Amino acid sequence: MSFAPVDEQLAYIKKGSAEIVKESELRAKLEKSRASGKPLRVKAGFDPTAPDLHLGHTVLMRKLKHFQDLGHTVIFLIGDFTGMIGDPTGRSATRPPLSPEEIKRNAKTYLAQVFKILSQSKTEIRHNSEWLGRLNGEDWVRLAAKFTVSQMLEREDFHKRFLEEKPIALHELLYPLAQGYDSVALQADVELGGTDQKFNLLVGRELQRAYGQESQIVLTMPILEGLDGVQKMSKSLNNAVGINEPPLEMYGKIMSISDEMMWRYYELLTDVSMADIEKTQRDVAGGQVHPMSVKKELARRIVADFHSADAATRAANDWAKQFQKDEVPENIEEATVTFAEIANKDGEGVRLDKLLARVGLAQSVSEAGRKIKEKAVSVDGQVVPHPVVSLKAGSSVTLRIGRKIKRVVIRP
RNA sequence: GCACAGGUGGGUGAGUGGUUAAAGCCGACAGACUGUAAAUCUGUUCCUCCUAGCGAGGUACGGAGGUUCGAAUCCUCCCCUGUGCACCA
Repeated sequence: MSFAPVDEQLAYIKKGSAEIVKESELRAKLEKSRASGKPLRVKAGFDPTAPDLHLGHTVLMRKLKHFQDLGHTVIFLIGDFTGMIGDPTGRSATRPPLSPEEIKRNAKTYLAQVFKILSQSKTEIRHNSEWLGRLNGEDWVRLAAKFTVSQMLEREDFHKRFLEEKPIALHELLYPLAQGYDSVALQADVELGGTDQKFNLLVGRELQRAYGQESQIVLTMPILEGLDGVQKMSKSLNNAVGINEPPLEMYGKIMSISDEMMWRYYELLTDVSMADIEKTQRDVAGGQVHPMSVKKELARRIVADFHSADAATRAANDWAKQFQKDEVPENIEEATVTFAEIANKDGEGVRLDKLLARVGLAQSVSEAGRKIKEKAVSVDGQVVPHPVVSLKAGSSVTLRIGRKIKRVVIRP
């Protein structure tokens, strides 16, 4: 295996990264690897705590891909053991541990999604239950002995909770240790993670040293903000774009980000060079280019990455139809209900509020009723301000409530 | 184990016997304006039923009982969290 010159590699690796601890050590490792022809072992762990990956995760995976491109060994670590602990990072509350079944299921769906970015043949997939699950009580005690309480409390969220007299479960302290031990077990040269992972990644360095290994390089990537542009992208914050989402949805969500945010998305989610991004930025500022067209290009690129160029084009057309021209797109979701379940009491017509709740356009009948009163609901393009509406069995209508739209067939 | 402080709706946080389905803020959703942007303004924000109304009913303030015409508010027991005490008699 021959490697590119170290300076070239370094530049590629550094692009988009938030921090490297320490760069000088990374350079040394790269030089050694190039001289010996031995690829670096680059590790990144993912906790299968949610079934779906979103764009935020892909920031990290793209960086992993870069290492692959450079010829290094990428270890995709599934934290099936640590997932049971639940990383407290970024939360000021204890998270309930996941069951092994949930973890297994999530891990499976993860892998199905990962290779939309990473090259499967070049990726080593490992589970940390392989080694963590085998540690016995004594091993854990020895591991725990290598770290002190005050070291632990340096971590910001622990520190904060401690000061606020909020609960910190003991097993949460085990999380950084366990993750650090992963690096020992894998003899990692480099570990990648979000900036929110910095503490955990540094624990890896400490532990490797404690176990007589060379410390890994820690490379952090910025945390991608979610659609709100403020908080980190996270499914539970409801501001995420899942990489398995249908093209139109994905496209639409990306179009809804603020102009300011789109540059960040360009930077972290596309391969467009910084120079090009900056040039476009200038063009928009100067008024030569409309920001919307830049955003459309961003949305198109991202959809194309996870679906296909064709799908991206279709999504773009549908999106323009639905939202710009206020028409009904071609491919919209369909749902079926039976007349009986939504019929009005007197048998004349149907209850629109029940219908909306039934097809999932509203969370509950009550909510649907409120939305109707707010004049937010339209049937076949007509705003309907009253819950009783004359629809016949066998008909089909297009229901819309805000950005949600669905075609519904009413079966007899 | 003992003492003290806490546990309120998606979050935060008011509320100490009665128009309190529970203030305010945040978030979320919808409407206006737009480029489905952002910002701003407005409305909504437990569930169910209907005759759709400032309608009716049901749930709700850690849990279970109790006092009361009436309890998130008072009492009892329990659960949970945090803090302090613990040895030096």
